Amino acid sequence: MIENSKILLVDDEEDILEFLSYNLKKEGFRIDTANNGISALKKLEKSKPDLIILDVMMPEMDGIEVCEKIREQDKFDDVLILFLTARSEEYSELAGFSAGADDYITKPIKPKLLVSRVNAILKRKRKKKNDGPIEIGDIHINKANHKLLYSGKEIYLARKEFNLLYYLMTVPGKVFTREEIISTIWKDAIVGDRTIDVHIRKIREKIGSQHIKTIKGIGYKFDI
Amino acid sequence: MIENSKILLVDDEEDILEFLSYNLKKEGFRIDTANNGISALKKLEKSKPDLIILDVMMPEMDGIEVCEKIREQDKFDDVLILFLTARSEEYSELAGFSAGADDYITKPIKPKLLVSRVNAILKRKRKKKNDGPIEIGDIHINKANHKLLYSGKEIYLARKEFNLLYYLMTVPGKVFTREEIISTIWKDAIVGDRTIDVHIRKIREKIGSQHIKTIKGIGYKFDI
DNA sequence: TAATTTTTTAATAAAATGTTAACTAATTGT
DNA sequence: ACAATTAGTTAACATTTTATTAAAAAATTA
Repeated sequence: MIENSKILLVDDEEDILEFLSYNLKKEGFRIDTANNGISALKKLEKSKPDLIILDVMMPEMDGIEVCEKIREQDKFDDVLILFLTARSEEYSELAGFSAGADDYITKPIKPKLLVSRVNAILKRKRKKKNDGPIEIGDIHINKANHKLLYSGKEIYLARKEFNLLYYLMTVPGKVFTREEIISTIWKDAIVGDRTIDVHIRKIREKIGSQHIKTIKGIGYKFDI
Repeated sequence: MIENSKILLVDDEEDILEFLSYNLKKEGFRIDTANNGISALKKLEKSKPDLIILDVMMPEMDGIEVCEKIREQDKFDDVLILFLTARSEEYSELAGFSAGADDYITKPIKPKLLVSRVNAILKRKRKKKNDGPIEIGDIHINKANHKLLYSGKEIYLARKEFNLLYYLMTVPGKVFTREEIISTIWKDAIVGDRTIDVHIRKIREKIGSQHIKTIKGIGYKFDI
């Protein structure tokens, strides 16, 4: 989830882009870059990042302005924006937040701090839209109304089946260990390992087995 | 390691502190207690617990507040926080998580469940530390999704093979002795030397033999 | 409460993974 | 070069892990 997040870095200085890129890639984030506001706004459409790290001080269009332009558009409502400001800079925290930023970091950037800040902000976001509907390939799952659509057809899943599938789909591709599964789906009961298998089987019975993969010795994952 | 973990229990009810204490001590954990938020925050400094079990419902400063105060301080970044909530309570799971909790348990507390949960959470923490994706040359290996990409193609490795390759890749160029390999990949089993060879062979079969070099008499290394 | 559905377990089958043994090949030291 | 040591290979076998059933238990609904 957090590990898979996509981040768009925007800075006019190549060095900084590289520095950020290196440190965030190392943590497993997917990185995109732009070296000015215009290009950032363009890339935004396609790249759909979870978070934009935006240098305030840039020639032509500064970070504040870029931020404002992004916030004007409703479709980018839930992209996070994090400002990069020089400590010396005549930057008022207020200006950034009122432009719609979610957080800011002052230079010089310390890698550890950067990473923990980015993690924190992404975590916050994820919690917010925790229970939202998920749509992957031809599978739409929606907790709000307990509905599963599989290539347009509605399929009924019992509660545990539903929760399990939903859980796996929260982070497509990630292998959930049996332990993880048990401690979130079977929060207040101790059940045997075979129980998971049976539920997986029932889910596969209903949506086929192409999506839910077994990683022997580890757990299961939902793959596209 | 897990057995030696230190846990700070925070609850205003003496009975509950004792109950928790008893059950966790029995499992070999080192226990500290506090009966309100203030005292907990104070003890935190010295005691440096691995995990804090925090009752949400407490007079004066409730669990959520304590949690927030802890999370404000960077130095406590990696202490785990587990909430104790009454099922009946008007507690939103979300509130806890957004305050920075790592997990929660609902009352009434079942001893077995408590212990298995505590173990799980501590285990998770330890594992997380060094599990990041590694990218060397045209080989990407990622534990989170148990994926190995070899020049863009996905290749499946069985668990031991995967772990072995991942281990070698953690320090490219370093020669891992057979002893080192055995003591980390075969933690709780005694296996013969040929076993390593066979696994190495299987890995080479899948990603070629240019990367994994044999250092005769010593061990193996992963080279770019 | 009975009927129905869901969840869990137990037993067993099937599959995948891991290990070993026996042999061969390669390397090293003398 | 030759013996000694170490690693590589293969296939058989053991072990571990998951899949599949059916049936029991628990929860839900009528």
